[in-house]
Amino acid sequence: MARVPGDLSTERYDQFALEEWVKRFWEDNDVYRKVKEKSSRSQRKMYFLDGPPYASAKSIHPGTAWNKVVKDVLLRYYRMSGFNVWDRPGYDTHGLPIEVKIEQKLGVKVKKEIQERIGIDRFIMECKRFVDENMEAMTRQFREIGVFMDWDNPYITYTDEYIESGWWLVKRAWERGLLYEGLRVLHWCPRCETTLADYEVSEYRELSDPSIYVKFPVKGREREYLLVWTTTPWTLPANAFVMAHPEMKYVRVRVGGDVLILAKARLEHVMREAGVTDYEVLEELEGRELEGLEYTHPLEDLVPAQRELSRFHRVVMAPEAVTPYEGTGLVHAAPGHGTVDAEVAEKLGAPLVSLVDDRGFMTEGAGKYRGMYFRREANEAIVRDLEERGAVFHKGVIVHRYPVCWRCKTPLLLRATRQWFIAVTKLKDELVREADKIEWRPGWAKERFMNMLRELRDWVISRQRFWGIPLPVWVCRSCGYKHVVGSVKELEEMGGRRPENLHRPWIDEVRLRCPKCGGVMERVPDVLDVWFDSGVAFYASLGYPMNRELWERLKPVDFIVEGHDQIRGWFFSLLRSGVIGFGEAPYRRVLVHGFMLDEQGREMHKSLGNYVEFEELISKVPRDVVRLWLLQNTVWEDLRFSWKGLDLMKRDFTVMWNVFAFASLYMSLDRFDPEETRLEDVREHMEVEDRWLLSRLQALVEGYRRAMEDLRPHEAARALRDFIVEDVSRWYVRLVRRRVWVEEDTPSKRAVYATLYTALKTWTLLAAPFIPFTAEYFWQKLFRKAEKEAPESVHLAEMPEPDEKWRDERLERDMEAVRSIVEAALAARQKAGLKLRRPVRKVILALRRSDYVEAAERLKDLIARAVNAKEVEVGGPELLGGALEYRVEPDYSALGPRYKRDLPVVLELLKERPGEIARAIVERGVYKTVYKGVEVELTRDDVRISMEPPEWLSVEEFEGGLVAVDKRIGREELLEGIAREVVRRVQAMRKEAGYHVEDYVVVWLRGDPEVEESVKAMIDYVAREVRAVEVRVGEEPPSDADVAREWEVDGEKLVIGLKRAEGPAFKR
RNA sequence: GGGCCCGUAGCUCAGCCCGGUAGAGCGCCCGGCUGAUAACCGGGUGGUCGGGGGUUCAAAUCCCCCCGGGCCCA
Repeated sequence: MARVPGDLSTERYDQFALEEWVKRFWEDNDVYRKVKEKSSRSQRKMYFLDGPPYASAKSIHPGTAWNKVVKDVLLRYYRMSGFNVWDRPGYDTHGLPIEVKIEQKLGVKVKKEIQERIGIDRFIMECKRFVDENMEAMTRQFREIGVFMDWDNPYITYTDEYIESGWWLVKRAWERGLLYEGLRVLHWCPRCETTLADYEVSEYRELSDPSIYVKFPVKGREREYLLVWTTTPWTLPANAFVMAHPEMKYVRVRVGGDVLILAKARLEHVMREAGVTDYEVLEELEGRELEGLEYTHPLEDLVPAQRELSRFHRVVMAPEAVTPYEGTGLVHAAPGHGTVDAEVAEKLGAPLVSLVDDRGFMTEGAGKYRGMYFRREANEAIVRDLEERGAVFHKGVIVHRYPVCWRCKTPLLLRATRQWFIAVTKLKDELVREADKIEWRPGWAKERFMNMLRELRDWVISRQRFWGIPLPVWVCRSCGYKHVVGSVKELEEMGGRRPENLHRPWIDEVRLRCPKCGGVMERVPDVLDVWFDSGVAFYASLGYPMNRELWERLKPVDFIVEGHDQIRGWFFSLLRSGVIGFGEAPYRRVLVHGFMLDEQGREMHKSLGNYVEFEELISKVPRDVVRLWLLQNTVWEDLRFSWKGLDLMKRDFTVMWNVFAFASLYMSLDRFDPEETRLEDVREHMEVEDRWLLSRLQALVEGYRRAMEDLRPHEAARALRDFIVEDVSRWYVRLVRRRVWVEEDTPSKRAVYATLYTALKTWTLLAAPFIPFTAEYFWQKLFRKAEKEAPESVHLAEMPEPDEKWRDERLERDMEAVRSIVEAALAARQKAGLKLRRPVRKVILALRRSDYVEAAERLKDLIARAVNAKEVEVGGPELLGGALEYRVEPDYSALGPRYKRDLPVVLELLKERPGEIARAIVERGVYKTVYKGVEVELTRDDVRISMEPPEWLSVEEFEGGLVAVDKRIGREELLEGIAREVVRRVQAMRKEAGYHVEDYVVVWLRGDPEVEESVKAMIDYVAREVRAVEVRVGEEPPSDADVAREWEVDGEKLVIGLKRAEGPAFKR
């Protein structure tokens, strides 16, 4: 019993239904598990590490879908290529954004409420539940779009095992002497009561602040002042010194009875702002001359902290802090409240004094201002006091962009706080060396990464929050000894008990015994930065170090794939953790993908209202269409979302479906059994187009594999699309149509089937990673039906290898030439109004390129078929030379300037010998002669050449030369053409009557004598084409005909009637 | 302010690494096909390759400067 492919043409194409069917098929047959099992039997490991998406919402961003789809296509490719693929997905679950969502839900306004009203335990459980719900929803969506990853077993950063793995790295850092505690000036949110990482400082508001010019009295000089400008009066109590630029010009200016010092570049502006017109420049001096100039702080006596700071009160050189574009060129430095200030202070040995507490209120050290909120009462009181003391030169208001907390919109402040650091700056050389070993796609990502490493700073790992990995540092209450715990086991060895959960607050209860003094140790309350979490994923997701075997076996990570925002994010944090923990880069290859932008090219964001919900997307566009659309985009470039683009992609799917439906229809009708008829069996019956398609197929396989190996999936996607749409549908199928329409079982037909079957099957395998649903459908409906041993799923099959014996590059090049020749011939036909249906006597190819001539000679028959000509004549330009009459018109703008007063001679020449000149230019590009003593050289640019082909020729020019169609239709062609017109109309009526492709009919036909004569002359042809058992020429259709219609052919009336009939086929 | 990326037809984008006659799809106009058909095919239309300068016989492509957009920093 022959096994034959199923027939897709019997069903209506519905991509949505197809995908539902496949989804069910996968579920019912446990396909993912089987794929995984097969993969795990391989010895060649492929460790892929999923960058964990942040589980803070239920609906995934279309960009997140893109991210996973890119990963999926590579994973599927590697699995089909025989690798043992590690594909555990992950979720990033800790951190402030999630805490804030829970705060909102619980109505928390200030952090203290969490401890006092809600309880940390309940807060943590709420966070966990929130994350669990999000993860579930996200997983559903990833599965929905066909991502084959280990969804039953994701790594989750909040689990105890993961936390324990995280501790291990902190301990490593400590052991290597990299962990330290220190002060760092960071943005701080007084509502959330925590620091914000630099990247979190992303939102700004237009806020108004005081803009004051303050006079700092210069020591030892009567009524002489440094003029400083500030918009943050609350930082003045913490002033330590004043910064100036050594290379800027400064001036001493007399204003009233005072002398002020400020930058020359700012003088005019400041005076105008202060409304001072009467001033006198006393002296001009270089910034460096100010160095060391001492001053007195105007509020010194009110602020106790000044006692410690006053010894630094002088001008210091700090070009990085001074600009000529704002202020006075003298910058007040409060090292505890400014980033640059702190850096300069460090060099001077000045302390980072911060006078604001966690909640934004001035501290004890601020003396008089203690208890005042920084941007309100403190500002007002300080300005008032300065005014009373005559220390304000001018007071105004400024509206400027001021950073606010991206969660609660509270204005931020800069503040020195105690934090835990990892001294990665000490590892810089190692980091650079290791980064250099990584393979980057595209190459510029490496450059960007290296640039970033140059600006490396120590890593602040601590956060003063709750939902995170607890910092595993315990401090002895008695002796102050600090110890870092690297595991739960160590916790127990030091006298602690494993808490029910490693999060706060349970971990906070764990007390240890001090190894130094035997005293009680308590944990510092901080948690870790969330970048820490994902950064350790490369080993923590494998359970290292509790389970060492897995990491030892899989390391290093073979590839990772994320967006270009992660160059500074995850790619960096992974490398950092790898170097801290293991002294090497934890991953080998990186593929960077772009950003999903909206239709206008702006960032797509919920708050901008230009956001496309994943659910909406998937409900409107089939999954594979979305996937292929995402994947054809140059992977590292940004992608503009586009409904229209998706719609176009849908059209390609229709073409693809039609190709498969076409193939399956005839294969199943003719009971083609691919196991019985193999390619080798029909080799000698193949036509050039068969050999050509097979060669193209090898090229496809080769190019596809190269692209995939090199992490350029978009090139593979485009190649797949081009092959099926351009090569198979638009060319091959067109050429072989007539070969499959024949009734009998011919070897030629079988050659087509074997060729098409191989091409489509191979294509399906290659396409499987990209459009897993559709490929699976074809696999089940066509290939698995036809082949006994076919794997149960296309995703369990092997990637095809190119087979050189079917490669024929010359043929591919020939066909390339032939396609453009045919195109030109069709254009020539069209110009002459000769429908393709009507055969023509002759097509003449006058080709100027020898490779085209050779190609056309070799593929002459194919050209004849494609352009429907009885004869094709091939030759060089001379072939048409004699037949064409040229007209030549001068281009005065080109000739004029060149020949000037000789122009009339040239014009005369053109009139005299137009044909000769034109032919020379067309054929050789140039015409040279000496005419009446003038040396003339003419090219195409000098003249406009038009061709006057004779009446009976239609000529078309293309890059390869000229193609001419002989318009003279002989009796034979005329009859054949009319017969084909009749056939076409009968076909339309068959369709109208709803007949099946295989049904037979009786045809009645009555009309113009010439039409009737045509049909009679071509009776075998007509009958075969329309599957007639009988053709009654000259008879009106009977009243019981299934359909009857009147047509017009070449302006003459024609009546046709049809009635379904039993076979057999027409015999004369 | 800095680093990197992008800027090509009305629209979406290939081509740029490795210089050699500007391409595709969509749109629009015209035509064809009708046994893959609520499809499909062909032709036409349309471009200062963001702008300027340089290297070169030759630049969309290599180099420099500028402009606009994106990402990441400051």
